[in-house]
Amino acid sequence: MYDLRVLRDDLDMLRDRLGPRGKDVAWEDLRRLTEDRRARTVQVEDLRHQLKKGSEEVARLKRDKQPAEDAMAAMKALGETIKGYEEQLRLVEEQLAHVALRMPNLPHSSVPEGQDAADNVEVRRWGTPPSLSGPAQSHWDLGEALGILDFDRAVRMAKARFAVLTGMGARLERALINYMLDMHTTQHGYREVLPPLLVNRATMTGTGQLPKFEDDLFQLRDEELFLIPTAEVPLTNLHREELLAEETLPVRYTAYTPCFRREAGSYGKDTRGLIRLHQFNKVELVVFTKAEHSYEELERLTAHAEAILQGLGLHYRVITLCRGDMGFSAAKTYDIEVWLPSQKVFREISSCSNFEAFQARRANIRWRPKAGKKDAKSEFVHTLNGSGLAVGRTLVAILENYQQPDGTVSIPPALQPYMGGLERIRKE
RNA sequence: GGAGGGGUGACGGAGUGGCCGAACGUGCCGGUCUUGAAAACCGGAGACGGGGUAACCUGUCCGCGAGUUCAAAUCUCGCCCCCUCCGCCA
Repeated sequence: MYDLRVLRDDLDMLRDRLGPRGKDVAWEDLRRLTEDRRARTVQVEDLRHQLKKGSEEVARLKRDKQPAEDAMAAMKALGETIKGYEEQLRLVEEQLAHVALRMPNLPHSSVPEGQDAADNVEVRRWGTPPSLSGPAQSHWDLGEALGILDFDRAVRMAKARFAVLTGMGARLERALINYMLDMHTTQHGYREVLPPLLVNRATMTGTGQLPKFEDDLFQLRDEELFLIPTAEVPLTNLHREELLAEETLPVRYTAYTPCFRREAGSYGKDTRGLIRLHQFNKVELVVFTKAEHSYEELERLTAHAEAILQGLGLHYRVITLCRGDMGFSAAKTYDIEVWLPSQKVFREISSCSNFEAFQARRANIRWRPKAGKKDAKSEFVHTLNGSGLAVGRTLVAILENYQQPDGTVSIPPALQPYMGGLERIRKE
């Protein structure tokens, strides 16, 4: 969501800088609607002013025991006129909101140009691929052979794109969650949150999932509640409609939650294994900060996510998403991709973004300058979030990168305390 | 789910349909006093938007949305939320 003034005064700049991201925007409608809104607003406000003055005059006449019938009749007529004008203004504002809420965020100037994933730019790599003696097995083959992954039964009780973890598979998932949360809370300064998994429409609109992406969400039948597609939604909306004190910033939250996604439009992609499920676990990081610090916070947040992979000894790289590949709400995004030896590719395991004020404006999250500053006006915060990390994909990475020639999987040392000291997963 | 009570500014809490953007208190800011601070006293300040180079003018906001009225924080209706009691329940 943009400042209406930007939409009105800098529309050409916006159109130019959005580039391919703005191809679906109805630019000429927008131009007409913002102008129309301004003209009608001025008109309605002037009429309302007349009505207020007229009503005060009625009050004065009545106090002075003077006849007020004429004034009252005039105000009644004026009131009817205003209703008509207001209705037209309301229609214009509705149309404007319809367009404005569907406009993607403006990419930061450091974001590379480009159309799709092929134009993303690698920033750095960490570690090296594991040296496996033979060809790497896929995580689904390994997991099913070890008896810790079960896709067939998940399909029977739910449908495709669900999975069951059992035994040491379930234990490994839980160990990863705890490992991640412990590191973020004790080493990186985040406050742990356990939020609702169902949220309302206003909350989904605040972070940008609605109105444009309703098809991607699971929704309840009997009530207007949605299953969260990421903990970003409840964490960012923790402070919706709030005014944060300057001295509390930056505010950092972390949460483990299941995430639910329809995955509409991804038919045929990643149909096997744990990579793309309707339900998956994720540990999320969210930061609220002042505008002037948001880009250093993005670097910090990304480093926090990387620290998990480093602790687990997993080879990865960081890329900057190009304009065309970024999400709707983001101004800049780093993806962290972990090495998967069975496919010999890097796969996304975390996505860290600065949303600048895009979400804050939708959700009305501001900060108040420390008391005492002259002419201090509240400002929108900048919001950031990143996966720290996608738990299921981390489990995939461990199975594949730590697989042994005999089909067992060794446990990274940092994780062993969380696995009851277990050093290796064997067939159960 | 049923009955009753309630939602007001950063917070607490008043408010007879017109003089209410809203008493009072806390907190905040400036000042006096003090070596400094506290206390006390004096003074100041709501949020968001529109127009204007500016001074300034102006609109909206008392949970949300409709309605009644010349005029709504105040009256009516619907919805949401909170509290208490009852029922149900992990």
